[in-house]
Amino acid sequence: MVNGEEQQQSICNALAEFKVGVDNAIFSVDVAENRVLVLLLKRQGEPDLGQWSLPGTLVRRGESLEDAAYRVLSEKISVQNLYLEQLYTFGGPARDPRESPQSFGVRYLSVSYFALVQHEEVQLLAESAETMAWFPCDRVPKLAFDHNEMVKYGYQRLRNKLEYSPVAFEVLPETFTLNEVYQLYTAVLGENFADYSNFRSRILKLGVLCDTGMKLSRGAGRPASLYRFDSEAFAPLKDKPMIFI
Amino acid sequence: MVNGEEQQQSICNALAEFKVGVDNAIFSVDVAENRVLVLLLKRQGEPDLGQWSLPGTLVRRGESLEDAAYRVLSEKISVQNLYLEQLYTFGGPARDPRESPQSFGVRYLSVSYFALVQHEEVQLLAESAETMAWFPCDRVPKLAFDHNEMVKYGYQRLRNKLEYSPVAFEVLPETFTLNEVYQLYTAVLGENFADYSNFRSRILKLGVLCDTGMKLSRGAGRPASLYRFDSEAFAPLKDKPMIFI
DNA sequence: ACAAAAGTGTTTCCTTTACACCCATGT
DNA sequence: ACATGGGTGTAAAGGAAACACTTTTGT
Repeated sequence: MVNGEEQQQSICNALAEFKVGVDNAIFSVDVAENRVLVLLLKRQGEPDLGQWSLPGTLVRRGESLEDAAYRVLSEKISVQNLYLEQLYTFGGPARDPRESPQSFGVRYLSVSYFALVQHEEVQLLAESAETMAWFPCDRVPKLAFDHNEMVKYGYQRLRNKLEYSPVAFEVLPETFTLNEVYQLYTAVLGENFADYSNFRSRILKLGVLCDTGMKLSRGAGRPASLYRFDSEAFAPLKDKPMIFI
Repeated sequence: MVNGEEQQQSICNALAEFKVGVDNAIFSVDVAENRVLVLLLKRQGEPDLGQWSLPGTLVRRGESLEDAAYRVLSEKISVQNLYLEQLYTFGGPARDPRESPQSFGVRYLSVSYFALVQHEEVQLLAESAETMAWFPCDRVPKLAFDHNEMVKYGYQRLRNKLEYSPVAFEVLPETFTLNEVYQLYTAVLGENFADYSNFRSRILKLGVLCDTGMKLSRGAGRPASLYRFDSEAFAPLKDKPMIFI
């Protein structure tokens, strides 16, 4: 096997050597402020020292890409519920300044991951607000490497996911009110996709939410029914085309 | 910079070294036979010699991932119009048998690409039917590595793309009849998504097709109008949510 | 004249949209 | 009692599904 590789090397010695990293575009929705946030980190080392960037790491031996993504995540934040999926892979030459011509063709490839967490639940670990902070998606500064592209890509994915998948419920608490769901949707998709009344009927008609019977009172006003996502009811609908709102 | 790297290595010597490959899931639609095909290649070397697989290659120095994808494509087939986009990245440890424990942790990561070509137009280059062939998507044999997963993923992408993007027109000739479009859609999505009459009205109402005024006669029957995809009319609709059928 | 392929129209049904209204609770 | 947030209902508009029908060609 090692022989086979040496042979291949000699036939075609132009193969690139890669270091592989993962970068996480971690989003959360601040329903109170009605905005979508992305977690940024100030770079502590070269290259691009001092610039804001996505939390990332290089992949270790024996570690899968997803494992690496989870590792960075757990190093930076503490959170109960989260949704994670692969986003896009950036691997062009010269995307990382470390790829100098002198470095014998070592390339830096990055597999970006999309993550969604519940804003209220997240705890930022260790670092100060100076070095790690939530930025509104429409006010993201110039980032290191090609991370701006990753954020843009991820934000788009978030909007799509919300429309045709039940991601929202991955990041909502076990039980929630329909208003909480509605606020999450409006924060992400804007206020012009449906009014509350119609949102209600549509999402209930899907048949994937069930009323727990419990009520939640918030000061004045009628108490809201608490619902639960019924993953059993959703299972047969998985893989089928369906629209959440 | 070389110093920086050595330093990093010593601090964390568990980083994985990667070879990066691209694998292409190349699809075409045989409208005559009403089926979707994927291009497979019999492996000529170890590992998995003799097994069917997707056409792929390792990425060379100075070559972008997309460049590599185009290179494999042009090595295997000759085609005028094609659509290509990144699909998914597979990078788990032990996904390639070459990743033996003795190989000092060298990992094989693969970025898969999705391609769509016009079946009638494609010319298979060089190799015989024994070593390269179109397989119906529902009759794909056991493939090398994790290529079955790639095909599955790509086939799903094809169906989604057809529904909410104008990919179809990337792979149709400059001018085409509405029936040709319809047949492409039915072959991919099945016959139960709309009848021809309704398909017609819907796709014309989008306003992205324009009648060239030319007619195409095919033996008996009324000649069909030849249409052209109007990319200018589509431009403002890009990025907006829209449904092609 | 008739078959074959292309294109048009119509009727029915269902979903979406906009909006008005009723219900339960705290102060 | 009334303000506040939660929940229900309905009428009008729009779009999808099914299917009948007309038009234009070749033989």
